[in-house]
Amino acid sequence: MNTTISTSEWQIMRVIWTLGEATSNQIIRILCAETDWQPSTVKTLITRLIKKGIISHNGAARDRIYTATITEKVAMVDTLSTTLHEMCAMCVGDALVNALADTPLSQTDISHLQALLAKKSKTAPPTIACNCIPKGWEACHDDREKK
Amino acid sequence: MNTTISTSEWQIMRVIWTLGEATSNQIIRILCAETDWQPSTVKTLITRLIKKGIISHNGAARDRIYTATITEKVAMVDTLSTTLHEMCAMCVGDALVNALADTPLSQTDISHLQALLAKKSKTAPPTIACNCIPKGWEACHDDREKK
DNA sequence: TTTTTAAGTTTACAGTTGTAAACTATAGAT
DNA sequence: ATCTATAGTTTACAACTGTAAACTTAAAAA
Repeated sequence: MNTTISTSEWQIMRVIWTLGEATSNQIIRILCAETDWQPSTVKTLITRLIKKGIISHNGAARDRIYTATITEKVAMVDTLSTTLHEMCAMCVGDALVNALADTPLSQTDISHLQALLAKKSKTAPPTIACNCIPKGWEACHDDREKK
Repeated sequence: MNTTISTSEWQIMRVIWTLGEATSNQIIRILCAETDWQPSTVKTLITRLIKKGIISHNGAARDRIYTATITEKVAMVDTLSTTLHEMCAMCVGDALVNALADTPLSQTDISHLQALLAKKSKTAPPTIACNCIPKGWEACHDDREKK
């Protein structure tokens, strides 16, 4: 089961997660109002999400009720973690500072993040090594120099 | 100029960013050792990145030197911001706490993040509203109930 | 009962991505 | 001068995405 949610599919999921459960009619009405999609586009995306196993429905032949098979939180944490792990570990902290500067956070969010950081700082290393190229391969720099 | 960097292309970029500049030979040697890619795969990805304008090279016909046209930081912040904005604003904070729990951060990273959070907390609202469905559309819930 | 509406299914089609073989041409080795 | 290795270019091909029209069928309206 491919658990990758594409950008467009993500929109469908947000509606379903927020409403808890939804009919295609609801999803179509909401998303066609917010985006310039046609109803067909939403239908296609719903079908793909079903095929991917990310949503399911009560067996009705019509006016089905769709629900998510994974929680919003799991999907979000998963996506974020994947993105962060795709990047240079040494640079992630700095990038986060810059990305979060522009991200709305509530007082509660901030408190929770502060608590996490306080805890992490107890065991955090002074520096994180770059993990973009394996150690020893710095020798690659010499390749050109020897010419 | 399409500035989207795919997952595979990201690997190429990390090598170039880390070395500052690199020949295809270096990129191929490093990535073929780290992944199970063939040299051709790396060549294709380099070509695509050139076409996208994300890297460029000195005009040499052979043994070109490739460099990035955007900094690693810009690319990272951009990617992170895009990802965060794709998600429910109300849930982002919570997802971050969970994603960061598993992300290595240095003491310095943590200090910088703490400074940012301290600053943000001065003006942060008590809560962030869900922005998954437009206000007023909660009426969608009623659709099914009226049947 | 006939018509209309809309939910779900099929088909479409181009662009992106992952992955790579084959081909071309040239710089360096012999 | 000839050969060889390899850097760069072309071609390939399936899966995934974005976007949507067309078709089918059943429920609701007239």
